[in-house]
Amino acid sequence: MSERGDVDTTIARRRVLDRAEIPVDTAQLAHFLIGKMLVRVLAEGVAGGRIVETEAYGIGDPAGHAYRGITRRNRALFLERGHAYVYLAYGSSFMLNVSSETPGVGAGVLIRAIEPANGITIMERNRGTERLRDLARGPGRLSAALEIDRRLDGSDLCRAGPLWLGSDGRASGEIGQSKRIGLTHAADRLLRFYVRGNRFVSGPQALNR
DNA sequence: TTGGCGATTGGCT
DNA sequence: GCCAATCGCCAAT
Repeated sequence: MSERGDVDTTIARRRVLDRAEIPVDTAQLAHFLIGKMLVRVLAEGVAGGRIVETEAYGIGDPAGHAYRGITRRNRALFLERGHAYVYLAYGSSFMLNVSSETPGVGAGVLIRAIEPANGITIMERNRGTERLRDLARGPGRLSAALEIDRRLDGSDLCRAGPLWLGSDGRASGEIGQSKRIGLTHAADRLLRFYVRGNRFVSGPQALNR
């Protein structure tokens, strides 16, 4: 789809999401974010793409990082909806979440994959591969491709800054729902959302039907 | 102060 | 498909 020449046009049609339009409820936000754009502004250019996979970690969820209350690490989950919570998993992979619910309530949505649209060469360099499908399929890969790390923890994604959420007004395609990936607790709940048939979605085939 | 444990990934069988 | 790498977090010592 997106060739390197049409990048500027795509960006021009894009607008930053207004906090007022994004759902307060965590699962609703996870569904809402499918099809929206994730935009990373870097010194070397703009990189990003369409969100194709998310997971909700709502109020009282034993699998969520906010489950045991606020700590230094997870405090961004307690910010007003639309802020970034970034943490390091398994010592090597950064995870990007969007805070949800009301201020003081800890919950968020994990962004698991994007369909690359802009700054392909930047992402290829950051990932060390030219395989388009592998650039941002999976939360750790997505963060590596977009140079997302703890410096972005707590930043406002509803504002034109280094990292923001946008909309180009286009529909996402059919949205599927499944169990979340890689969990041991509360693994049965259907809180993962993805674009059906999209090859940039991560996880096993059985969960992507 | 310490030890067990991940919301993962990539390499190897 | 299996599994080790890797390190910050946090509950328990």
